[in-house]
Amino acid sequence: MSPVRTRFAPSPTGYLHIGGARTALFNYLFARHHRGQFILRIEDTDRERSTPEAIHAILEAMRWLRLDYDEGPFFQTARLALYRERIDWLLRRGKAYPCVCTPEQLEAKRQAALKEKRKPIYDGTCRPPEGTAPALPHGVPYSIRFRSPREGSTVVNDAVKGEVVFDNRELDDLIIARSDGTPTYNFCVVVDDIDMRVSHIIRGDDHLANTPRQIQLYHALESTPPEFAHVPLILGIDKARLSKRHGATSVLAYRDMGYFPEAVLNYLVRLGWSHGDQEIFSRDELIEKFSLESVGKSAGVFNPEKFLWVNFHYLKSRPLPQLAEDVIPFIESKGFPVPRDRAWLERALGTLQERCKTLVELVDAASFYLTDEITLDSKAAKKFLTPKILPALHALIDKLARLEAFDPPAIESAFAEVLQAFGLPIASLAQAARVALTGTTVSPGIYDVISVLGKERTLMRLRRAAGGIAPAVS
RNA sequence: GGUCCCAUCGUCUAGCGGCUAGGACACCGGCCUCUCACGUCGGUAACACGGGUUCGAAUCCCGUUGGGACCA
Repeated sequence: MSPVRTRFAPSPTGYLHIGGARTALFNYLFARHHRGQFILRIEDTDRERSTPEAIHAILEAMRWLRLDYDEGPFFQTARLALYRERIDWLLRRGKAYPCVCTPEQLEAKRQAALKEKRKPIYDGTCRPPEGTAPALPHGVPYSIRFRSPREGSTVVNDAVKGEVVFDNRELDDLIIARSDGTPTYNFCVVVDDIDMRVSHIIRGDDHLANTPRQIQLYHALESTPPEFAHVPLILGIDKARLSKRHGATSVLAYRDMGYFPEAVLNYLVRLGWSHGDQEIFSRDELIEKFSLESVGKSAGVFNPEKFLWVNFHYLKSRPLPQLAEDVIPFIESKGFPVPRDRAWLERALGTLQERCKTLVELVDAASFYLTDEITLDSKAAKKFLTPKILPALHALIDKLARLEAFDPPAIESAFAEVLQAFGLPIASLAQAARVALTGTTVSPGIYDVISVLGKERTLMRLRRAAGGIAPAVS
């Protein structure tokens, strides 16, 4: 059996989006599962729309997702000589021919055909008789067309969609080189896939309609077509193809929003593929379990909530040392000083780990640990930092100041003693302390907060808050 | 418009002739609780429609409808 070789072949006309990433992932997983090779090829023949920035963004996204390729990146613009050579080869054998029809003429014919309710396909004006190879025209612009079969049908045997039959009469003679000599998309793809010995083409099903033509080109180039697998597209919430107006679609945007690459892969793989009831897969599990048979046929809607949940799963199960490492760039980008004490940072993150779904959320939630410049939420302060609680707050400050061990159990007993002395419910004092220490009414457990903050910072904040309360007038 | 693809809870999906149609996200309740979460227990919710085939169809076939892709 020939080795499995897959490829991901994006056009560098924009960033790597969610849909492209999933296609890349499927190709990657399939190759790894079969211990084959995964190739990256940049399809940059559209020079108008291709940009170096896009190339860079795609490579960076691939690296971030750790979709490592064994060969490439190859660039089609560096391979133009090969396409030219293959075109000449077809020309010499009468399998392709020059066409001098002008765009205006073709457009007029198409309009006429439409008017008469005929199919607007190329009428074969320049198509030479079978087996003849006409000389190239001089002095007039011409494109090159592929001489496609006029009868019979072309069957795509698709690993996902099954057997799809196309009537050859529906397929007109494809232009393989424009009048300026540049080869066209469908042609370059076939030449490259032959040259790179790609065994399995896994791509979006928007390419399914191109496939019969590509198969005909394989035959014309005396090559055996590879296996095809057309995976369904990813849709937005309105069932339209996923695009910018559905929110972020760039893979790197999710990185910047504090998502984990593992979460991106895990979410995307489940959009169109499944393995029983399992939701969470490690990379190794995916490689082991991935198969084209389990890829679904129908398009799937991108669901940001579930994606967030998957990310949360990875965040909460991340070992603390790694989580600290992950979060540091986000601390920096928010302008907070990076704590020198790594163990302390890990403790702080540990109190927040199950309360945040992204690294960005995590930094936001950790801000009261990272800086002493906290501002008290005025509504919260008004509600909980009341004259009524002031005596208990002072008592708490005294108790905490005298504490030897500043661990949660010790702090809890300090609270208990104060509460008992004043006959107060725990909620009142806990909330008062929470607002004083964090600025808000929402935070990790108050004993943990105090313990992590440490005696000095705790007392400072409590005293500052207590000082801001007007004593009750009696 | 033509060609092609698709169709199970709101969403992702399991199901591959016999299931009280399962799981996950989201949503709604209970428990836990110093707040918010986590966790946990429970709940609402689907086989698009119509014909066949079959003892029996979510499952096979054909239509209809609805979505999508491609070609322009």
